Amino acid sequence: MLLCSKFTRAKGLLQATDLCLTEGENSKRFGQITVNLKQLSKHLKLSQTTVSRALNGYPEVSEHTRNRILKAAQDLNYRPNTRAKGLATGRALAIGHVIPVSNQHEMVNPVFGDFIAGAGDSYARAGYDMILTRVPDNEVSRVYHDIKARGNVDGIIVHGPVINDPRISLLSRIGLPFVVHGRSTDVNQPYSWIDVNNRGAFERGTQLLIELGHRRIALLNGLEHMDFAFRRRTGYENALRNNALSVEPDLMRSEEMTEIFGYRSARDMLDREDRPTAFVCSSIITAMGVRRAVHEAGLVLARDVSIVTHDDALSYLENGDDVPIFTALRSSVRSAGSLAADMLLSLIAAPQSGPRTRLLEAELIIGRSTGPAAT
Amino acid sequence: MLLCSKFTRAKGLLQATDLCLTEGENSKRFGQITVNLKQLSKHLKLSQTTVSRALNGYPEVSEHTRNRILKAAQDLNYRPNTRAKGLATGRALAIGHVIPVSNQHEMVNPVFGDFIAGAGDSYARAGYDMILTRVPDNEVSRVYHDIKARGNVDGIIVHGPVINDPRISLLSRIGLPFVVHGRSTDVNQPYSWIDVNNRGAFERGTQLLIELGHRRIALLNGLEHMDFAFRRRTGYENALRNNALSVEPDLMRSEEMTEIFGYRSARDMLDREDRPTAFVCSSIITAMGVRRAVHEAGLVLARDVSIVTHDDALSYLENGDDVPIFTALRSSVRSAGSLAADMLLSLIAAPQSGPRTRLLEAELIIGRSTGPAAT
DNA sequence: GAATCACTCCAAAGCGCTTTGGATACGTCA
DNA sequence: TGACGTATCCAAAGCGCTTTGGAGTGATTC
Repeated sequence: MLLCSKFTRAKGLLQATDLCLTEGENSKRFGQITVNLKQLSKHLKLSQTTVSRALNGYPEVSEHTRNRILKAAQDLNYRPNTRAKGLATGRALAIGHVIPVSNQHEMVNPVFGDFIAGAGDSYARAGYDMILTRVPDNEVSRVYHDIKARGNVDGIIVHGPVINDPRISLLSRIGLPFVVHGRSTDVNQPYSWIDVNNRGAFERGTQLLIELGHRRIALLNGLEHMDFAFRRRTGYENALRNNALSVEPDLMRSEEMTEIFGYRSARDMLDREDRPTAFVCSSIITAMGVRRAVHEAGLVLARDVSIVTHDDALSYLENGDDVPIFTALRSSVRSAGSLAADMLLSLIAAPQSGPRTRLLEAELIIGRSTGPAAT
Repeated sequence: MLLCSKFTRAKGLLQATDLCLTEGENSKRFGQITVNLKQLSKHLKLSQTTVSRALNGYPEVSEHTRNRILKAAQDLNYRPNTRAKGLATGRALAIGHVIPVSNQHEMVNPVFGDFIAGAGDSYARAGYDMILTRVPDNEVSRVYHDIKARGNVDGIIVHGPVINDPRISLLSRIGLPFVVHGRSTDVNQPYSWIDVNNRGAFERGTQLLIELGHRRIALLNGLEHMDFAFRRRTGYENALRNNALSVEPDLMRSEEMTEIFGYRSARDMLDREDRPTAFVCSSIITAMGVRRAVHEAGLVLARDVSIVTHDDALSYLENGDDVPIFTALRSSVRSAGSLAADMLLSLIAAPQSGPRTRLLEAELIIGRSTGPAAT
């Protein structure tokens, strides 16, 4: 143990580096410069209670003492230990993001990055930590139980909901506050979610192409067990039906939304006799693949082939500048992340206030990838 | 408070759902189905000590009792509370990823997603949590102090090192174990890092183009205060100089590696009298932008203009399938994440073992974006 | 002058775990 | 038989914080 006299510099401000830590194995483990509440209160010749109250804004401490305490805390660079605080309060001050990983095709969707960024900014503002866990999708339920029991999180964001997602009833049962990014068709109990109007967006996008005279319109969708993709297909089909056009299975594909998926699908379809004159894509990355195939086939975008795509407004895949490259249904996944986080935080603050929901509308942006169908 | 008789079913296995929680506000807050050590040991009629030791694999408990305890823990779905465990052991069982956010151009680099995924898988295997924090880059040092004091992580991964990065000496001083993803030129104290041989890779890529007869080779680089970008430029320049070619500033650009950056830069450069015949790109996204400009200018890839690009092997931006689209220097950022995490974990396990380093070599892959310079 | 009140402050219990320093029981050996 | 291990187990003291239930001062009121 370190042995040293008490605070030697009686007058003058005690510098953090001067502190002698006589207790706390932890504090010494890495030779860290850290005061805890006990040391702080001893230094102030006050009780831990008073110091704690002053720091947490409770009223029963005089303004004079509070200022003294705040000053000292600042000078000594005091930060309450999260774990201890969590233990005492029963709150973790952290939010969990559990990202299901399919062991079939485990991909890292760039959308997560932006969503997480948006959410992270909200957490930072609220003083919450974000803890991330990637879990094989067949183990998700076990992990939720774990998370609950291990108590290191106050709430959870549910990513990538599928149709009739079992996680929703599981989390309700467990009693862990959560917000779903997306919705889950066929779940009939109430729950909190934030989602883009995927059906509406794709109906609108398809309608636009139809109005431009396109009759053979392909859909390059995400995996359709995912709820968002299911909804998008519904929107696409609705538009076709509303205009008395037939829904043709060989114009519809559903896969992970990679560039290569867009390329291959478009290459194959454009090779056919009755090739489509337009594509509706679920991702700007897929749309890029389509564009590549279009070029390679010696065709010209907007003249020979039109593309409408969903655009998550990812910063590295910005859809052009003043003039958008692709005609797109834009909805920033990043701001969705931020909103989801805020929603969850307020849900945690007022648990009995019941589920909240928020439907965002995608913005239709006309770019240089659409034009009238060649006659 | 809930009042209920002790465990009512004396014989027969107690089901978790039957548990009555007479203590612990936490446990009740969300009506959760959770046993703690105290309840578990009471149920087993053993002391907490024994149960804890049995569960943590200490030798001073008989095999018979251990099995009994393990069985009960399993049945009651016992999970130790992370915060409590952390408080008691002084370890957090979590790793922090602090992602600096420039307030100039705050982008979400898709590379982070893959890196984080790789790291996350390693943490999951080791039973560690990953906690993510996005911080304005001018506040990073404050946040490191905070993190250290609040004690919620055992170590840190440093993202996006710049030249002479102050974070390295700061973290060493604070005494928080860390691994840098990348290196920092001009930092002379030893530290742990994992990096790709960026200089070597770009030298090799540029050399390839030179051997194909290209003389005017443009460099579309990332922001060059970032260490990786600085090294890449060095490699590019080395190759030029080795072949007695001049380094021309107006063929070099340095920005965030977006698609639009690649597009604009290429469009401008291809518009010139003495246009470059080849491009070296720092990102496959930028390379896609270049390709778009090439097409738009009515030129043909590999015949009129060649592209060599760095490829982080992001899953949604796969560089073709059997035949790569771009000739590329490939290095999976995802496996780098996994390796970085492993490195940090072993560093934490054996702190005095000193800094570790690991230099990965990028793989040169010949794709369909390079060809001999037109004569 | 006693009772009341507001204002400050504090001692101590508790959050759920680990770990120290025994205690107990049972064999073993001289 | 007593001394000594050895194998099991336990009570209690932390880890650093919050929070309950007062306690001590003056000032105010009747």
